[in-house]
Amino acid sequence: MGRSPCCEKEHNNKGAWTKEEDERLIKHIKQHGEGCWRSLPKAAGLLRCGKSCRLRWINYLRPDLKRGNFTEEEDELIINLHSLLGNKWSLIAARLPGRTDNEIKNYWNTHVKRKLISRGIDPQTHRCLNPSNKSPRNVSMQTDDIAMRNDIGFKVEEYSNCSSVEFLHPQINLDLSIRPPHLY
DNA sequence: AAGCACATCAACCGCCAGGCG
DNA sequence: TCGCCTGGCGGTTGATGTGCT
Repeated sequence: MGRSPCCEKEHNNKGAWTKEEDERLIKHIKQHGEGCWRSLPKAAGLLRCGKSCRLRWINYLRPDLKRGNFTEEEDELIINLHSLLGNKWSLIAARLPGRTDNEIKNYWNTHVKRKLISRGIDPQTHRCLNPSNKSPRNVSMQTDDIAMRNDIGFKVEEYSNCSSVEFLHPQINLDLSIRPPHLY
């Protein structure tokens, strides 16, 4: 016997959410709060599985979401965080209030990857794509980091020996404890 | 205007970890 | 301690939009 399905698939809607479904979900969560996603669809009168409701709420309906284009600052922050955390989209999203992991993941795959490749940087390793450049260190933030190091009077030799991400990215708060986005 | 290719992003799928009985 | 259930995560898909020929 395999796992039991997360929901009764045969009675569930799939695909894009309708305005009415959105309204039902919002209304229910406003009244009862988040949680118990499995029983939520039935309680809210939705023919969706709990997972789908959760995803819709988190990625689209939450009132604290910041819709619209990513700023240049967010862009660079995502690149820096990705160089430190890899594809840990939820952790990256936790550092970007109003942004969701799904949104960041999509943005990474459609915009940032291409941007890094055009800069000659491997988006996965954050190292130079050109093998003739044998610099072993993380290079996604080379230009910014050099400027940053100049600002703080840091010697290149010291930098190349440094393995502390906190030192490499002092602007990034690496406290990964969980708290609501508005508290960051 | 039509057809095609490419880009975007919402939503789904499957796996995993943690809580709980 | 074990097994089930649920929530959460990352990868992937597919529908839709947009630009180009």
